[in-house]
Amino acid sequence: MVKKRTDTMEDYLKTVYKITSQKDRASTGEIADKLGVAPASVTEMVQRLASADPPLLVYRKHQGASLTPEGEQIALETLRHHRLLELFLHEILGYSWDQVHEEAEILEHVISEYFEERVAEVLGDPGQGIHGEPIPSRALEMSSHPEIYLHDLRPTQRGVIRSVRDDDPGFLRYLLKLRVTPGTKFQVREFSPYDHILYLIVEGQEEEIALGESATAQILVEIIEDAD
Amino acid sequence: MVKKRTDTMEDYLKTVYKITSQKDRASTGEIADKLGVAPASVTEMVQRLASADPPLLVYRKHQGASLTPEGEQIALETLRHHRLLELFLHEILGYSWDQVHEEAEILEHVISEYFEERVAEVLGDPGQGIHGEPIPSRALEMSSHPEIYLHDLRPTQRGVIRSVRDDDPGFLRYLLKLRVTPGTKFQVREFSPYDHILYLIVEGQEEEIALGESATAQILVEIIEDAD
DNA sequence: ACAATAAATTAGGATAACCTAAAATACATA
DNA sequence: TATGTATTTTAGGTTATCCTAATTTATTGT
Repeated sequence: MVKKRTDTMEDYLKTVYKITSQKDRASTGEIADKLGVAPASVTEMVQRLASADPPLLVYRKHQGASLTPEGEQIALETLRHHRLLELFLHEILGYSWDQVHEEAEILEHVISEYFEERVAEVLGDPGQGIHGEPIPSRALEMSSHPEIYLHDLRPTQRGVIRSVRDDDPGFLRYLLKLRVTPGTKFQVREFSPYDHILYLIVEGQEEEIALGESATAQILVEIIEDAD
Repeated sequence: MVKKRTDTMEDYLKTVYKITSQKDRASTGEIADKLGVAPASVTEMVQRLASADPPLLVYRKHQGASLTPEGEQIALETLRHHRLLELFLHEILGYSWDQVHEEAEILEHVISEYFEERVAEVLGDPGQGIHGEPIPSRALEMSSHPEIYLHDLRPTQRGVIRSVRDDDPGFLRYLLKLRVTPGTKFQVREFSPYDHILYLIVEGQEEEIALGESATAQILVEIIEDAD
């Protein structure tokens, strides 16, 4: 009944949250991969979280894990911290786009409720993070977000970049150089089926942009339906 | 040779630093008191720190501990983080005087060098903390600070408040209400030897102030020599 | 359907930090 | 100086998190 929450537990819950926003359950191996620990460590932790009081996730052997409402609350709180912190590090302390993730990853577990509140206020209660992802509200409600990857668009489709993966500084620097950032509008000009490269015409840019599969699979977009 | 530094180690080093700025060595019991752990835990940790490579402190059984230059570096770095963070929480996030300590106590261990650098710049490289203590420079040099307690002054002596103890919110709120903050000039009007109360005339204030021993023993002052 | 492979779990250990209780040492004073 | 008290250390245990190696379970291709 002593609700002790460790940083590590929060990381596991956040990871399960992210995985299960794509599929039904998070497998041991997948969690282990994302967290960079051995599968055996995941089994152990997942069992602990499942038999916590209240249980933070549901787990059956060899079937993977998914969050309980209580586990989800914690995941969302951590995510809110993370995204507020990223924005804060950029806006107030002058961190660059690609630098914020690493620091936020640590701070998210240690800031107080009050810190969260102050930061949110200073930033004007933002609804989206620096990489375009929605920030859970104070009440931990998550606004909807497109689930379409740029990867899946085909020629003549138009769209807006909504968010990009935040944890790879090199990738982020690359996107910044190409000026492919949240809010950017584009049209797909060509798709090369052999190497899965997409050629984009970007609003406001002269030069066409080519993006490979490993990039387009990390970018979420919203499709703009043709009006004509 | 793997220089792994834990938060706990930093706390022990900081504590030894503070104790040895007053006396020669820090005893097991004193460290245990300040950190709120059992003496046995201190013995263990102190032994570990003394046999680290390089040793972070010097320790002989039953004799207490004192820092090596390497240990002092770490203590000063932590102290710099702490004091920069306190100021930052106040100036940028709007924390009050008495709220900053607790949050800084945790954050001091987890912020990066870069965070430290950014905060220092945003604050304009301050030399003193919010409670008046000197902030170690980037090169970890500590500027001198008076070591005279208000406690030791006697009638007609004049002085300036230099710094006050930072870790007791109630005490800090009390001082703020009395407007006894760093920089405040005063003269001792009377001393009551039975209860050790000091009566102060404070510059710019109508009402005289009475301070008991447990307060005056937590306030560092600089004496202003009489010019006449 | 069943063997080969892949994934997950159990078993057994390690480390950091803490604790309590018992033993050893230091100190203070009659 | 001798002894009682206070302090410190040692011994032995606990918890959280991680690991590797061995074992078990699941999946998949023929």
